[in-house]
Amino acid sequence: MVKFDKKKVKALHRKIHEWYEKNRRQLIWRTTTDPYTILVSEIMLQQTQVSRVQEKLPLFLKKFPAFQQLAQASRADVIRAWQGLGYNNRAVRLLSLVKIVVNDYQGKLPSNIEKLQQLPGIGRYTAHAIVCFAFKKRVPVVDVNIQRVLSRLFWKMSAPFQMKRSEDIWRFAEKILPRDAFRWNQALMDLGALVCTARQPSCTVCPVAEFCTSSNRIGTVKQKRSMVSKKKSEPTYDGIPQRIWRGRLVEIFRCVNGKGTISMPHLGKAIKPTFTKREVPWLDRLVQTLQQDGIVDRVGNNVMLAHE
DNA sequence: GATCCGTGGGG
DNA sequence: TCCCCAAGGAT
Repeated sequence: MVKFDKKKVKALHRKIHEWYEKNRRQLIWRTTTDPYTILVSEIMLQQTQVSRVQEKLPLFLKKFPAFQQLAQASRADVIRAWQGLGYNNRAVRLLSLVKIVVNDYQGKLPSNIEKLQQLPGIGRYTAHAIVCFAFKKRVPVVDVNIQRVLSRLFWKMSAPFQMKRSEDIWRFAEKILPRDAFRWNQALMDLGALVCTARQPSCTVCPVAEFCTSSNRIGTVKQKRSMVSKKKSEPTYDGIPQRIWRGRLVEIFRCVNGKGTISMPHLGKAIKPTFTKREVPWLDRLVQTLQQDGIVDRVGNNVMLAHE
């Protein structure tokens, strides 16, 4: 743990808030504290770029304006509405989460971290984000941006992707949390997204460079992402990662109208033009993984988006 | 702790 | 072209 310099922290609060008022991003989910809207936006934002959520969130909200409407939707509907966002698991979990809220919580999202984190698709980050942004509670929020910003500010970092352990950052974020946690957390995320970026931080325009332990030091050590967390090669078939095959398969169903049922051989051809019946076992396993995730249903030789 | 889960854009 | 990344979570 770095030594806790109270003056430095106070100066940081002032400088960063000042910067935030002038430079903050206009994000639609910042203009509301409606728990449903915040929930949907936070799920969408998991590992997904802000610009994409800005585009897709209004469409989703128009189709499913509140807990009630979403709870009554079928999985297929929600998965279709998830188009372009990736990680379809999230759509499935969001639906089951919302059903729990309607059935067990009288249609009101829990406002405490422990209960939120029990719900499917909500982990530590999202639980804290909801509590802070929807219920205005004074809690820390640590996403990859904030982890990076605080790592650089308080520990000496020389390589772009080098970061302090997440657990240490959570503890530290708690300690330096100012009164207005909402504004502070949003400000730190904006700073991370706009100035203190992963690859090449703009230390020359950073409002807190004078307090930063790593200022103008990032990149001193050559390092690739792959060196930090030795990225393993993912499972592939025919040179293409399995998650891409899965994505293609789901995308086929999004484009299908009517009953939306496709037979296995047709499905094979649809996602792989060179598909032969010799590859049926592979397709079988692929469909099975999607089945296990609750994304598709299978009846005999026919596959469709999950209903319920 | 490592691995899996999509998609689209930037360098 | 290829590699990397993006408001993480579940197993």
